Amino acid sequence: MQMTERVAPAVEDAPEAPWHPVTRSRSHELVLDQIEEQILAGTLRVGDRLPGERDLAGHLQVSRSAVREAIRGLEAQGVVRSGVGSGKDAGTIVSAMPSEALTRLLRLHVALSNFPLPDVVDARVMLERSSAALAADHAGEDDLDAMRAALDGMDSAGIGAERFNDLDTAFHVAIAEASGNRLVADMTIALRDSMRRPILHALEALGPDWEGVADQLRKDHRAIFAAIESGDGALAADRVDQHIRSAHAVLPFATHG
Amino acid sequence: MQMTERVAPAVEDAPEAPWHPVTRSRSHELVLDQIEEQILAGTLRVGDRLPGERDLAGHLQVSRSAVREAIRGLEAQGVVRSGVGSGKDAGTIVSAMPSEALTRLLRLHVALSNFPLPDVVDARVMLERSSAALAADHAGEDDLDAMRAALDGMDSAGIGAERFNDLDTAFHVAIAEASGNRLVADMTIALRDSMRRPILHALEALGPDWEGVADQLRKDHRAIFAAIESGDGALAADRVDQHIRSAHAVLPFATHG
DNA sequence: GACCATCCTGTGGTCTGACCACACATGTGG
DNA sequence: CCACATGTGTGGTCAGACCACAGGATGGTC
Repeated sequence: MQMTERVAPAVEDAPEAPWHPVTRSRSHELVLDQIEEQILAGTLRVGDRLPGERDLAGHLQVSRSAVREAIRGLEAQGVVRSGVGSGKDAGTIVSAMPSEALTRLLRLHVALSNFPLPDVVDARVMLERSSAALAADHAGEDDLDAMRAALDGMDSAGIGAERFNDLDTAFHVAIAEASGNRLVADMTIALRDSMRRPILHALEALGPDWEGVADQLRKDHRAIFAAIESGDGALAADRVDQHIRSAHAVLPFATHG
Repeated sequence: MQMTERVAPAVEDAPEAPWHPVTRSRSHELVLDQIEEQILAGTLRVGDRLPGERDLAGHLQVSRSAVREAIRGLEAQGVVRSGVGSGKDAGTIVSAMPSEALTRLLRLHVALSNFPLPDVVDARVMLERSSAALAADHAGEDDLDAMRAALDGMDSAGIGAERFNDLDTAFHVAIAEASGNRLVADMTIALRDSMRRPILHALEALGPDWEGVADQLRKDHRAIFAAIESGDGALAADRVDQHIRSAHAVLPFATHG
């Protein structure tokens, strides 16, 4: 069967954003819609296995390619995972990898400058303030250890900018993980990770001066850690706020153009 | 050419999250990686056109299917848009639709309960507090009109739960849009939208009592709007906070299982 | 010269049918 | 009872074909 139809959409105009699509006809999108609908309706849950690609294609009356392309879309959103072979990990299974998907998505859009840098900074401040405040209340010994490891690593003599930046990221991630709020943590991580590369480039652009900046960052981190360790959420939030804003003020970000 | 190799990953253990992938071998993922790399490196910018699928397949020495599946992945992340024909909109073009992609992603993961509901509520409160506070400062007449339209719509006699819920969403979206921060707005919208369906079901589950709840929501909304209109950011934030928390306390959410 | 119908070309969208690598289940020989 | 071959079903990959579409190039007509 060979088809390429056009469907007439029945759109109910919301007060915002009138118009909407018109192109909702590509068969792989229709397949995607059906699967998503089952997820939204609760028919498909985490751990459930989708029918085989060939079966699905047969039931939906589309080619296997269309089904596969739809699955790729879901995969990119961290909603399913596919495995070959048979048994346990085989087949296409609904699963939960929101963190990775969110990170990939934000990283790309930040790189494309779809979000102005000041907006990103403000968002980071907002998120990491919350993360730090929550972490001050919820952080367990494991969480604190992870932070200490990152801090100690950053103190290593002769550490390079790249390694330093990775550990810096790890420190912020550790705080987010300690917040106890999965969603806030994932958004925090995704945003910080999306800044990883830009920050590295900025550090490298500093040349020999980067050590001075690094020293300030080390001091900031230690101060933040102290506030979290002592359970002072408000103080931790303020220090994270100040840390992020001052860092972005000092770092020379390329305008990418 | 028929290939299915396994590559040995050279992973640098970060302090957090050891291990990592192992499966990075599927050809469409390799294609995806290459395109993403070009985006992250700044080689591909918004508006740029990718080579034709056939060309790309040739240069990368993979089948056209592999290329297409990679593109589907990018499409799901709102990073590219494909159009047939020739000229202007034809071809696969790097573009920016972060809002839609973010919304789809969060909606799915919220539906899958990958994020605990209390976490979602806290995140919403955090985001919408910021949005409301910013909106109080930045809202223009257009923004205020959009809010008024939603509010007036919700006052319509005999309005159904579904229409009410849509307008409720529109009100919150209008506030987010007025914040002036694209990223915060998109995250706010995505989260509120992901709650749209659950909230609707909760409203319907209330039966005839839903009118009483709706009345309270109307009062909340008017109070929030007044604070924003008068430019009192702190007050707006507090009222949004209270509004969201009380609403979630009253609404009977299905535990979905 | 202005105009319009026609063909050509290149794009993504779809379909078909085939083979590969893999992991498990089952059977079979020792 | 174990060790090995075989069968079966999964996703992964590929090649080649055709479709619908939109614009450009062509060539005719008035």
